[in-house]
Amino acid sequence: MEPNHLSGLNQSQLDAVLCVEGPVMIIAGAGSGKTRVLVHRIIHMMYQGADPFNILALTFTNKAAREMKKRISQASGDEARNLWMGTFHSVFAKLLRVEAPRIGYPSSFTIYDTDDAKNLIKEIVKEQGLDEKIYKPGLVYNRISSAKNNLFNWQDYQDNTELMNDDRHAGKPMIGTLFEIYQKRCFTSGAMDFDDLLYNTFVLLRDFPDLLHKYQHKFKFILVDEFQDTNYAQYMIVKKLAALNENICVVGDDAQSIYAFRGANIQNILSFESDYPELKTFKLEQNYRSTKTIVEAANCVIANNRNQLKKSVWTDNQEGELVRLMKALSDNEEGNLVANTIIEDKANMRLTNQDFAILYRTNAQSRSMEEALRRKGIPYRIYGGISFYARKEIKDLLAYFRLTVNPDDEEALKRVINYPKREIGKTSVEKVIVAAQRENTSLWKILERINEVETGISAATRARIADFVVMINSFQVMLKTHNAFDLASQIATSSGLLRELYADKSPEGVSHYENLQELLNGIKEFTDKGVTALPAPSSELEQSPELRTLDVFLQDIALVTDGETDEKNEDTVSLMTIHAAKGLEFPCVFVVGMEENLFPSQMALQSREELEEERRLFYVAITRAERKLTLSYASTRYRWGNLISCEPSRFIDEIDPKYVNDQTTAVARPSMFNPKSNWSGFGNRGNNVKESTPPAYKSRPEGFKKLGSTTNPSGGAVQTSTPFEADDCATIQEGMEVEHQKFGTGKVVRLEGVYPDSRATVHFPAHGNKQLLLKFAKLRILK
DNA sequence: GGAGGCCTCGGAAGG
DNA sequence: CGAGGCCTCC
Repeated sequence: MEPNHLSGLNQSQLDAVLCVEGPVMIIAGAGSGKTRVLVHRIIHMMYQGADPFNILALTFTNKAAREMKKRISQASGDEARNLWMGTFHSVFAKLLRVEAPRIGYPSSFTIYDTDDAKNLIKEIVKEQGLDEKIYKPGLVYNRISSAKNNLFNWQDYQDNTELMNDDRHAGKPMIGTLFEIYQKRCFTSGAMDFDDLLYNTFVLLRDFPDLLHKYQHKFKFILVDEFQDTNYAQYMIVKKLAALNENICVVGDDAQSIYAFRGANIQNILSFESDYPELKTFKLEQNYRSTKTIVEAANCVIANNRNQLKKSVWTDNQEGELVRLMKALSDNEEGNLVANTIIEDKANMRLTNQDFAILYRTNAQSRSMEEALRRKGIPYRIYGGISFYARKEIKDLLAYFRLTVNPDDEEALKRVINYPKREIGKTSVEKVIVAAQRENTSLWKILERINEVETGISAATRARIADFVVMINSFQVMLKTHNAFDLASQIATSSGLLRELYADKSPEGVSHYENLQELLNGIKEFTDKGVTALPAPSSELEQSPELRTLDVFLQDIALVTDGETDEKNEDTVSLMTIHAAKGLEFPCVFVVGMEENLFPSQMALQSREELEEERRLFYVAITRAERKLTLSYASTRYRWGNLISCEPSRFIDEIDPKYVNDQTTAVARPSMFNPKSNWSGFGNRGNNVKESTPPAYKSRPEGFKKLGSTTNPSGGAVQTSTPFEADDCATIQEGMEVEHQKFGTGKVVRLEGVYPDSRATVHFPAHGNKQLLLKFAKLRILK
C-alpha cells in the first residue's frame, strides 16, 4: 500500500518524487503538474525522515512560495513551518541578517529597492558632474545589476578590459567609477540592493569556510523552482551549498524561459548537466491542462526554436475546439471584437467572466480592451499595477521605520528629513552630503554632530536638524521596549505624517490617508498574531517571537512586492501581460495584438536569441488556455499618437492551419449577439467612420508639432528686441509704478512681509491685480 | 516652495 | 497620445 501522498501521480511524476537523493533535474512541460511534483517530493522527503529544518526550497516569487507552503502544510501539517522555503532573496536576506557583520555590514542593514538604488545613482551622477542624459539612472543601474548577477564587484568590473571597452565605445566610460562610488555609498549607509543580497551571500560562502560548512550541513536537501529563470549568481550559490551532499533538485522548463532580458541564464541548465555527471533527469511531458488542439498548436510554435531541450508534450484530454483567429480593422475595434466574443462564448460555453483572460504583450494595449469591456458592461480586473508597498505615502512612513532601525540609511533619511516640512531644505541636505563625503561617514553621523562639524549650515537650521535627531533617537529608544504597532503609531503621529495626510481632503489625499491606516492595521495584525506577510522560515535564525518589534516587521516586508495577498472572489475577466500570466491558467484565453513589431516586439528582431525569447513568450501565452484559445490582430493601431498599419504576426503562421479556425477572411463581422453595439460609434477614434480614411492621409504631417513649438518661443524672443532689465526689488514701496515684462506697467497697491519674502500686490490695467513674490518677480521701477 | 508649461521618450518585471 | 521630469515663473 503506497502512502497517501504518492497516490494520483503518473509514472514520471512518481519517479521524480521518489528520487530524493543525488542531483536531479526535472524538465516540466507546461501544465504537467510541476508544482504538484515539488510539493509531493518535499512531503515524501519528510515522510522518509528528512528533517524539514534541513530542506531548502527556493522560488522566484513570494506567491509561488506561499502557494507551495500552503499545499505542503495542508498535507503534512505543522512541520511544514520549519521548512526553509521562500524566494532566493528572502532566504538569503535571512542568512545575511546573521552573517553580514563578517563583511562589515550591520545585521540591521537596509534593503534598497530599485527606486532607492536609482535615486542614489542619479545623485552620484549629478555630484560627479556627469551628463544625466548619457548616464541615465536606469541604464547605469542595469549595468551594475548585471555585473553583480555575474559575480563581478566594482574592482572586477574596472579590471575587465572588455566591459570597460564596451562602456568606452558606448560613450559611457564612467560606469565603472559610478559602480565603485555607488557600492561604497551603499556600504556607508548600511544598505544592500537586491543584487547585493545574492552577491554578498556568495562572497560569504566563498571566503569563510566555516560558514560554508555550516550552511552545507544545514541545507542537506535543496530544491530550486523555475530553474530556467536563475541567473549566474543564484546558480553559483546553490552549487556551493549543494557541494557537500549533492542532494539538489532543480525544476524548470526551458521553453518557458522568458526572463533572459533581466539576467536569467538558460545556460545554467546545460551547465547543470556537465557539473553533475551523476545527474538523473526526469521529463514531465503529459499535459493535464489543455485540449489536444491547444497542446499541438503550442508544440508547432516552439518547434521553430533552435535552442531547446528535447521533449514532447502531449495530452490525454479531448480534441477540443480549434484555435480561433480574428482580425479587426483597428485597435479599438479589436477591443469590441474581443468583448463581443466573450459575451457570445459565455452564453455558448456556459462560462462566467472569471473563466476569461485577455493577454497582451505590452501594458499600453490594455486601454482599448478596457474601454470595450466597460462599454459592454463586462467587469474586469487588471493585474500587475503599482503594488501597495510602492505607494508614496507607504514608502514615506516606511522610511521613518527604516531610519529608526538603521539611521545610516541615506535614502530613507533624504526622503523624510524635510517631509513633512520642517524647514530643512535641499541646500542644507546637500551641505550635509558634502560633509559626510569629506569625513567619509554617513549623513546621519554628521547630523548627530551637526553643531561640531563644519557644514556652513545656519544656526537656525542646525537647531531644526537637532530636533529631528532627537525625534529619531526617541523612536530608537522605543524600538527595544515597545511592540511594532505601538512604535509605528507613535512614529506616524509624532513625525507629523498622519496629520499631514489627514489635512488633505482631496479624493487622492483621503485615499493616501486610508492607505497609511491600512499599513498600520497590517502592523497591528503582525504584532497581535505574529502574522507575517512572508512565509517566514522559522528556525534558529529567526528572532525570538516574544516581542514583535518594528525591525522584525520591516525585515518581513522588505522583500514583499506583490501587494494584496488575498485573491478576491470576484467574477471578473482578467487582463494582464503575458509575463504576468506565467504560471496561471484559464478556460478561455485571448491573446491580442498578434502583429509584427508588437509581438514579436520590434526590439527583439535584432538577434535570433531575442526572437526565440519572444517565441517562448508566445508559447507561454498559448499554454495558459485550457479549453479555448483565441488570437486576434488589428490591421491598424494607434501608436504614440500616430495611426500605423500592421501586419499579422509571423507567429500565427507557425501554427499548423489544421488547428486554426481562421475567421479573418469573413470580414470583421458585427456581433451576432448585439449587432448594433459594434457599430454604435462610441469609439472616439478608430471606429468605422474614421477607418474609411486612408491611414497615410490621416497621420499628422511629419514635423508639424516641432515646427509649431519652435516658431513660437523664438518668434517671441525676436520681438523683444532689448533684454528686460529688472531693478532691485528690495527697494520697492507701496504706491510705486513698476513695469513688468509680461503685464506692462502697473501700480504697487500693497506690500506684505519682509524682503526677500515680501509679496506685492500690483495692479496692472490690462491684467488686473497680480500677487508677485519680490525675490522672483522681475520689475523695473518707473516712479 | 509649488503649480503649471514644455520637452522627452516610449519593453516585459521578480525580489 | 500621455506620463513623468525639469524649468520657469509667480
